[in-house]
Amino acid sequence: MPKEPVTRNDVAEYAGVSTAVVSYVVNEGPRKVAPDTRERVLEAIRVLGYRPNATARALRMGTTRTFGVITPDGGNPLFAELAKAIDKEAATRGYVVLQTSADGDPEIERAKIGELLARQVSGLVLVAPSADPSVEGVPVIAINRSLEAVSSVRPAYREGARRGVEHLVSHGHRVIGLVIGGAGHPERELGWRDALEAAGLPEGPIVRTSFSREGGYDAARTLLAASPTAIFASSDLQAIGVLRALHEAGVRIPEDIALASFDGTPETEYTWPPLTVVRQPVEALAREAVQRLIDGEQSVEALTVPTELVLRKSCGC
Amino acid sequence: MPKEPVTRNDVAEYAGVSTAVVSYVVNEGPRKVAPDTRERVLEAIRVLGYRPNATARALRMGTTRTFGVITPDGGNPLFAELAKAIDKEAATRGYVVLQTSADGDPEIERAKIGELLARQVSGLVLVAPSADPSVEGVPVIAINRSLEAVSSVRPAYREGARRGVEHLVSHGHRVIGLVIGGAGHPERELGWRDALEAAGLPEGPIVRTSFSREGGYDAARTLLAASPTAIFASSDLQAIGVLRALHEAGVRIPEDIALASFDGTPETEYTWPPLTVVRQPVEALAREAVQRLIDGEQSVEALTVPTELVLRKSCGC
DNA sequence: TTGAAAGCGTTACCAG
DNA sequence: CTGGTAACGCTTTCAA
Repeated sequence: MPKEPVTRNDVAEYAGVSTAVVSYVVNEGPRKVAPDTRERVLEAIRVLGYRPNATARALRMGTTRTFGVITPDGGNPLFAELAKAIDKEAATRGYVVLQTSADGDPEIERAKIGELLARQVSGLVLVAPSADPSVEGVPVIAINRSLEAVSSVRPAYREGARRGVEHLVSHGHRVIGLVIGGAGHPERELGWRDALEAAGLPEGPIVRTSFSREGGYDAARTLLAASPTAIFASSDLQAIGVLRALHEAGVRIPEDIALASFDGTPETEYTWPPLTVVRQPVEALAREAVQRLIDGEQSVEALTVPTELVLRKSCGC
Repeated sequence: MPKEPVTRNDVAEYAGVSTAVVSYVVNEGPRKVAPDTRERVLEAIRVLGYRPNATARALRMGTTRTFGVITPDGGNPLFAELAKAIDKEAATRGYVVLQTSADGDPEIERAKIGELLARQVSGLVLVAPSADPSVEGVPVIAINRSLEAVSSVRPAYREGARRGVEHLVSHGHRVIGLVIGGAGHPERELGWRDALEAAGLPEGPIVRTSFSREGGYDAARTLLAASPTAIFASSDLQAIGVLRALHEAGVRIPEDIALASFDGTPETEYTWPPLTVVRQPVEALAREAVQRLIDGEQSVEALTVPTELVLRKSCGC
């Protein structure tokens, strides 16, 4: 049976004090309360099972100590990891995170932003947003995508990719293919070019596809025609697709073709062979994002966080 | 520059009407508004960039058309998939989902439940909760875990596991090991026993471990000593750990040891070899859960949804 | 068809 | 140290 909600009035009445005093006790301020009065109030709260109504509080205060997080796809392990890290980071600073996913649809993304704003969130984290949001009055930060109008935090895509490819080069590879997402993500591609150029190698074969396992799978089958001896994938998901395509083709990894990818989500440690990856600094990204939100730091300059090269079997190490 | 929030009053003033009329326009009810007045109001809303304040609305209405979803771990692909499905299902019915993760900690779980309740959610979905929650006045439903006090929806664990193991038996396996989570999840184990008994086989080796890749990895190394010819894992994560351990040991799959697992998350299609799985009916679970929440269906009886056997390479098919 | 006003649960100011 | 009370933005009844 749905119990009637217990309000502050009930508590005040039960404890024989005014609602103001209850408020002081609940919030431990802004006025001091006599110890015994305080005890009576706490007792009343316990007995009645009182829970403060956060919406009323939000209405009164105009703020909620809540952040909204929107990812393009909750099923993507990288985004899931990011969301989790943001949640944890925010929690340590007394904020609650409301997470939702836009399913890769800009329209849904806009709608969800609206929902979150209507709920008076104190800040918004957009993970790899598809477009510049129009938001006023609330701090916003983008992760993994630089935008025109909002502050952003991102991994060192270009340099990270370069280091990954350089490592492949150091294993003696001379034909290094690239599997990369569609338009709008030039950095990892540039890093790949940087490494090849620096080594005096000709440009390798390149396939543009979606950031998905299927995309990687299809891309690898195309790439095989160009007989690369190594492949760099711009995301883990794609690398996992590549892995399957290579296995199916009877290609040995890393003996026949070496493989490395960008992201470094946990599952790459358990593929066969385990993947050498350029690890996204998930925790640091989350920390910086939350930090900026709380500080109201709204410089539009993008903050770049360094990546980490994790060597495992797939590169030949 | 944080713009001052635009309120209903501003809109009313700008349009030269009362706040009531603005309300009628925004909510398309409960009173009709003359077409031209309506136009003026809409115009004002556009010009001023007015956004209704959902917290005020919630305070007034006592409801939010919002569901809270708590998973034990957003990084677990199964839970991520479930959360996504719930989000989608709720969206089609005009609800918004606020998702958060408890990190496997009962304490955090309780706290998050409190946060969500304080925000006046209209319902709560607990994915694989660790304990019976104490919630009054708001409908709650558990997914994938039956509890004492709340309604729940779950896959046909026992029957699904039985069918998975039966399939392994049909490939001629006679020593079928089981990798399963710790205490409190007896069903899949029972299904495994059912299948072995029905086939007149002796009990196979069993290892209890955590529901994680690491757990599966360790378990497989233990299991190897018992020389099974097939292994059934109670979750995908564990199966993926098993896969790695077997590969490292130079065991061929499925020739030397066949493998199947429970869950059927998307990544199992891209492991090597692709995993034969008992697929959890994620969409159906989500649909039923949301359905029950909306209907206020609070029968404590657990609803069981059938699973689907998906045959891929790892079993020998 | 529209306006005025009460009240949702909370906070914090002003008196006492 | 505590009580009374106005106000937050919204919905909806009652009157006009």
